[in-house]
Amino acid sequence: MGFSKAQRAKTHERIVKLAAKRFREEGLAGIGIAGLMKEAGLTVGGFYKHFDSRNDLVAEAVNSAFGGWKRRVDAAKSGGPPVSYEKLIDDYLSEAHRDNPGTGCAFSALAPEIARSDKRTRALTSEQVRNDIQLIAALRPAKDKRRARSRAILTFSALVGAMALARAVSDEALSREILKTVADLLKKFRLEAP
Amino acid sequence: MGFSKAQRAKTHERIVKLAAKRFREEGLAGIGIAGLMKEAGLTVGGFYKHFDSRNDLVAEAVNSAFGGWKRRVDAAKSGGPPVSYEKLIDDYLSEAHRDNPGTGCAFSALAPEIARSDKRTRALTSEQVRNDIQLIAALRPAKDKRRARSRAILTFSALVGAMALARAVSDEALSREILKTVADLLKKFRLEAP
DNA sequence: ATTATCTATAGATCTATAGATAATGC
DNA sequence: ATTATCTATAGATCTATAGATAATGC
Repeated sequence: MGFSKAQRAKTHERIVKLAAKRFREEGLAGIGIAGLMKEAGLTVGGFYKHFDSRNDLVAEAVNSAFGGWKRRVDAAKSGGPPVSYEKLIDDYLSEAHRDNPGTGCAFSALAPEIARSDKRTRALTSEQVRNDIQLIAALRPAKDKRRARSRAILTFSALVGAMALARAVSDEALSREILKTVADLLKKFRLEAP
Repeated sequence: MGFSKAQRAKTHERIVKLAAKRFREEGLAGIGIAGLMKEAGLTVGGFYKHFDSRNDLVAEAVNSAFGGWKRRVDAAKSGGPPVSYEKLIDDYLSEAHRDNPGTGCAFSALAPEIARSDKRTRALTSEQVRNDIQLIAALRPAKDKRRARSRAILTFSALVGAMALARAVSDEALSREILKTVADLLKKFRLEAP
């Protein structure tokens, strides 16, 4: 068995990270506590020493699932591979992202389910939406800050919507068309005027 | 009790219409067969005379939930109130739409859950996405057909993403900012060049 | 004769809790 | 002494089916 304080924290993190992945893959109701604990190499009984309720895990997992971009931007600042607006668009609207929701953006995978979740989950989501808008705005300079922000909101909405639609259709050609069209236009509008 | 062929069809329609509303409100897993049948004034046992499985109902209900716009465009053609691109944008991104998912767009309410649904549901969804792209393209003429189509895909993506985000955040000011910003920019870009 | 509906229920979930066990940390 | 984990289970779902009932439609 074995558990120190450090061990406990690691186990907690392991459950949250796994849930963040499985929820994005199967939806917030797509996997139960017993299933998650089993995949984490644990049993159902220990769950409630880590979380007060299932909703508590949902809040932590959804929050953990955000911020993939933030990590990359931070990495770029400290010497990692640089991040450009164009690269962000291409990565987000890639077929690899479409086909791997478990490691992708939590908004395109879960937004409507988050909308039906409890207050805490939605409050954490608000914070993450604010962060991501600022992050895109910073990557996409415009005449002034207000303009940069409004363009970032449109870009973010188009990214999330395009990915959600590309995943929902079964027609592979249509799915690809959506991804490519939105990526091309977003990059074009960035280079031209608006 | 009482049932004629017409009665049977009406009952079937009633279950589908109700499911289309409740699924958009609570998610595809948010309400069970017993609950739906009870709300429809029926009991659980009769369900399988109308549908082979729950997934069958999901497919029919999701399909029924699409095409609110199509009905309005068709109505406009036969003398109803006219539909413009600007009006479509404002109606879609209204707070009324945000607060009433049960009667609104099925994509912004269900896209990620549809992505996890069976082939039939996703095939019907592909068809509806194609329809809605053409519908927007027709409302938003451009230099040529190709251009109109690509702009329509971007517009559609932005609409769906903005609504999904506006519903997911708990911060009312942020939610309104998303709706208003995307509506303003989409209308602006329609009047200007791109 | 057929079938849409009803009541009842089987069997499989799922969340949450109870109580035992084994390790940490004072 | 405390607590993270385990096994076991209560109680509440949920999908699907069985069999009875009552109406349609030949």
